[in-house]
Amino acid sequence: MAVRFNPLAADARWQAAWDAAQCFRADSDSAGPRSYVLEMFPYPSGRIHMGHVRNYTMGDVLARYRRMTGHAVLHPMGWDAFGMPAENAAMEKGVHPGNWTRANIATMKAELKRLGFALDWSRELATCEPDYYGHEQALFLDLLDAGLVYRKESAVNWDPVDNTVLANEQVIDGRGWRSGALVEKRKLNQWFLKITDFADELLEGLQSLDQWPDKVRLMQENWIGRSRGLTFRFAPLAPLAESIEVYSTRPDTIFGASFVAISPDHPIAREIAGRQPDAAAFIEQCKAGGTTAAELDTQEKLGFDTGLEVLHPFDDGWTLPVYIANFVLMDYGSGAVMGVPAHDQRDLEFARRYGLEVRRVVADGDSADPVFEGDAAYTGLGAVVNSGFLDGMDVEDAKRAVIERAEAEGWGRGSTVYRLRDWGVSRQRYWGTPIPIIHCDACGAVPVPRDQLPVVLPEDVGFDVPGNPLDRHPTWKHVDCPQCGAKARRETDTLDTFVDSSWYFIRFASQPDDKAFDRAEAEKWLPVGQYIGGVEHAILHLLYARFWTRALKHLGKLDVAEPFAGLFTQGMVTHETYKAADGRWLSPGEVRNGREIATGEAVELGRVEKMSKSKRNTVEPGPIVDQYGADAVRWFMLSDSPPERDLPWSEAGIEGSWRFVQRLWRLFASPEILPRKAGEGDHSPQANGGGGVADTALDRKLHQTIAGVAADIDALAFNKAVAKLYELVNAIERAQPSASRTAAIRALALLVAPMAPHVAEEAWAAWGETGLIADASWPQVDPALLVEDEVTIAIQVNGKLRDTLTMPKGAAREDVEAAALSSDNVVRFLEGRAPKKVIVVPDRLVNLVA
RNA sequence: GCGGACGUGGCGAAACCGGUAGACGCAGCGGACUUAAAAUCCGCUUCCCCAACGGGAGUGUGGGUUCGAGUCCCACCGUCCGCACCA
Repeated sequence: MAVRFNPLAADARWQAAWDAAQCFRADSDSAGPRSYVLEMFPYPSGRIHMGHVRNYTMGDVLARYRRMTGHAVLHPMGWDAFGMPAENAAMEKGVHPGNWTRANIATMKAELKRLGFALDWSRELATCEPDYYGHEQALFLDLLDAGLVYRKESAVNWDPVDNTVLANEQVIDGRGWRSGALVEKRKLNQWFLKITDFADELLEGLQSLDQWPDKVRLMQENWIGRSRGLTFRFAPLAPLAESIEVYSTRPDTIFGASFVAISPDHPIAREIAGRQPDAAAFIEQCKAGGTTAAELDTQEKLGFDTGLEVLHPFDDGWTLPVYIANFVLMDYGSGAVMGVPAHDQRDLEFARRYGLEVRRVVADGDSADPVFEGDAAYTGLGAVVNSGFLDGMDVEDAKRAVIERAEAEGWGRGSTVYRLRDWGVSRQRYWGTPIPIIHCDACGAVPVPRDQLPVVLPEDVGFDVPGNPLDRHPTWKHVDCPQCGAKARRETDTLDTFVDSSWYFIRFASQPDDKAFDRAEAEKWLPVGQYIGGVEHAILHLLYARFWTRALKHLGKLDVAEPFAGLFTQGMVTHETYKAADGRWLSPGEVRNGREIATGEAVELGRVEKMSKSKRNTVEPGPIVDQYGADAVRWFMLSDSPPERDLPWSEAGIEGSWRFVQRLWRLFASPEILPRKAGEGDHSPQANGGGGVADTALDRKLHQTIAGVAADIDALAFNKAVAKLYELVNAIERAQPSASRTAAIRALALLVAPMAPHVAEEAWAAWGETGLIADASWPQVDPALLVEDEVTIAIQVNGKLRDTLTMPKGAAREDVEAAALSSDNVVRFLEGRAPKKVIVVPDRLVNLVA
């Protein structure tokens, strides 16, 4: 038996064995409990990176463990294969996006296989293939039929570098999330999904997601941004022709209003601009203002006095000036606000600048003076004052009273407003799902008939010119109208790739040829029991997928409210950064012993940061797997750092994991446990070694580890499971040969099997077991062995530790107290006094208060 | 500005319901084996005082509750994340 474990040979052998046995195929007809374990599927960028390895290792441990505890497990893998990098590659290297993508998939699949993940490859899918996106087109038409899709001309975020429209979510600080280019506003006809119809459901649904991180739930809550208030009209005063509608969450402060402000994009503002050049100039000035956080922070509140006036709803004799103001957003509420300077900081700054009245209408403690002093608005609660019929009410009552009056008198209504916008899904790109619509001059936008799906992307396209190749393809878009037969044009926009990832987890659960999924089959697996991925998807992907699932439920296609019952967001893999004296970033391979290998110059050690190409601190998984084997890499990914926190990659760390795998193997291959060769006597491992001697302490350690590791894996606390396994290995190594020790080694293989499956299989086979350890059962816990018979009791004097005693578990209070009092050190610290008070915590501690 | 998370050895961390702080790993130091190295094994490793026994301090800072606080409460400091003129 080799003393060393050779991962090169073993990894390949067992990966082939798992393939041959097809043991990770999900069985939807299994009678036992079902478990759907899913990691966020990767974008096929070319190579897998350490972040993928960490992500998929976590899911794999859970999937393998669940299988060992008798679950039918669905653990699939696929490719989020549409998207811009493929088109960028096409432009830079002249390769077709499809070829580029499929080649990357092949490379990455091979890399994933080398890590030995227990995946059901029979369900592999790629979103760029017609057998996936064709069904997506059908689902899009289903949503269209249900009235959840609409088209409108709207100002969109245009990325001038990528030549495409971006969703609001893809604009960060006014720049495109990928290109970093300053985003422009453009008017285009766009397809939208009515996610706002589900705003309430998506918000309420968060309540049920108790296995999601609070952080993510909160982020989604804030993103949906529900607020309640009053939408109402200020009646116009000539020469203003129409009333101005505003929304306020503070109708209780209506008697403190001193102006009305409208957005520069408001129709009334535009109308005024048409007549007044100085108004037009002001609006232009507003648009020039920056949109970054820093700029907004320092930007002053500017207004343009239109000279127009409106009437206060509660007083015909009270007029308010109308300003165009740079801080009013057109796409929230109604694009106009009432300004209540005393109780809103922004309004206060505006009022002070333009010398408007600042009238207190909510008492701040005792101060009810109608003249509001100072530069800090009062936004707290209190009694309403200086407000006619509202006087004396508290803020909440006053809100209700105003809404009631407004509704009774017909000038306003209580309303709910959301920050969430409808989801614009049109993209002016080639490498995406074609939107299955045909535009006809006579019939308008006509859905592609179902029997003509999928609308397949043409292969013969060029990327030598910027813009959308579908739009300039010579034949593809020219079709006849399905309704009237006249010449018509295909929609040349493709769907946002977030649509592709909004339902892939359903397709994994069921993939018939003739439809997107079979309801009964999908419902056997859904919702996903444990979803694992990066926090960067906390809002966009997870919200869209939740919406899509709710929409399908609404259509009666799938009776699942929430797609992901459990969510786990894992931390990043980080690495030290290195900088040469001249400021170049150096890769880890270029540095040895703090010096640059090429020049011998000292290297500046930078911060530990997320692995990234720009900082050159990435470590490729491939060569690491070559060198150390899959098990060592997997073990490292699970060790030390809690999975939700960042994991610092280090050479020393992977070396340590390698040493541990070898330690395991030395135990697995120790002579006492291996079956003897024919002719050497009894083959049963139990007969070897130890001669039947029991080692109760080791038995206890083993069973505590079995229970502890199980609990840790269930809680995804892999670092704790790893620590417990180290403890067990240390205990086994220290123990004398015995039947207990042999049993512990055999159980150890099962315990590490989810994490280091290759060395576990190798042991299993060496022991002459039939079948695969991947199909074996998790060891049974003997509850009797979980409790200790002896405990160490801490002895404190005045709360300070002075001694420890070993006592039988469950010892009587008096015995423990007496033993404590007779401790030399205790006697010394009591200095002859009798303790005033004795606290005994059974089996834990005695505290003597002197 | 609003919302949230987190601060524990040289490093990654653990500590269940308030009960022996630092398990486990990494790095480091000392030793064994070896001609030597690698590999492996044994021991030490929070800081300070002490030859040792032992003692003192210690979980970002300052208070508080308690027999007892890393854990609970109040205030502050710092780091990170999300949102950001949201009416």
